[in-house]
Amino acid sequence: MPELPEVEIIRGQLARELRGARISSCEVLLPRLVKYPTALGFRRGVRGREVREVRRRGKYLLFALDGDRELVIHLGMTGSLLLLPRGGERPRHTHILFHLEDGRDLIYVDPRTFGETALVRRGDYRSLPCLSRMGPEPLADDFTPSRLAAALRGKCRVKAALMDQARLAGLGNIYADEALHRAGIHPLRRVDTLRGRDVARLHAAVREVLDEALESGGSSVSDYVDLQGERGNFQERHLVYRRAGEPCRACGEIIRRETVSGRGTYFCPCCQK
DNA sequence: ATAGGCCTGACG
DNA sequence: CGTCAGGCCTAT
Repeated sequence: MPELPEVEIIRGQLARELRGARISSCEVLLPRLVKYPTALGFRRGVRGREVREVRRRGKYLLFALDGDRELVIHLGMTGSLLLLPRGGERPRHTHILFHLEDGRDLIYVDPRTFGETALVRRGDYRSLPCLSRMGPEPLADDFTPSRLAAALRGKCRVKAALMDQARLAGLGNIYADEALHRAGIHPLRRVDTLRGRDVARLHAAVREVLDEALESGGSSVSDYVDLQGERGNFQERHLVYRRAGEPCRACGEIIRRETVSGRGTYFCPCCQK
């Protein structure tokens, strides 16, 4: 799935491309991807609405529509949004189409169908528990090392904490592993063993890796493409993610893979303690 | 705090 | 055939 940098790239493109665009109609080919209200209510609710603003919270895209409705899209693991001229061939795994008045279609494509959409009253996220409990945005100006320290309370493993959206918004498996390597912290470390300097390094590492990924157009490990169908380049700069058996770019030690809280976790046993 | 479920596809 | 996949939810 797109994680924070990839969703942010798509958000920026949507904001530019959809300025003032109006949805003339909507087709839902796979109704279970609509979490709220019903597929019918969703289609009726977006019809005729103008897109006023596109924001992001964690990995969620939030489209402010005229009226007081907000369209919420989460791309799951393999979702993508594509903006195409109307009437062309539909990509495989197309599940939702927003037909725009200007003749373009905004298309939601998702092979694994882990994504979700909803149409809510603005700011009312009760039907989306993860969004309603979302932790702080790591790229916000007010995200300080002490905010990160507060997010790392408890006794869980630091990798699990970084991926917990209620603690910190937007990190997934790739950027959690990459940030931990940059900070020199082992993914299995328990958060209550981290010292002030560890938290400071992790804070810097999280922001740096997200910034660099944004500059590189995001990570395209398998499915990720932007609104124009273009892949990112940051996967070429990954230091650990999916590099098991290869040498660490910092020290030459062999990168290991272990399962941590159910997710494949990549780290350098020499650089990360 | 951790496992299993949801889905399809790529790869060995 | 089995393993691995960028995430979230629900149940223990």
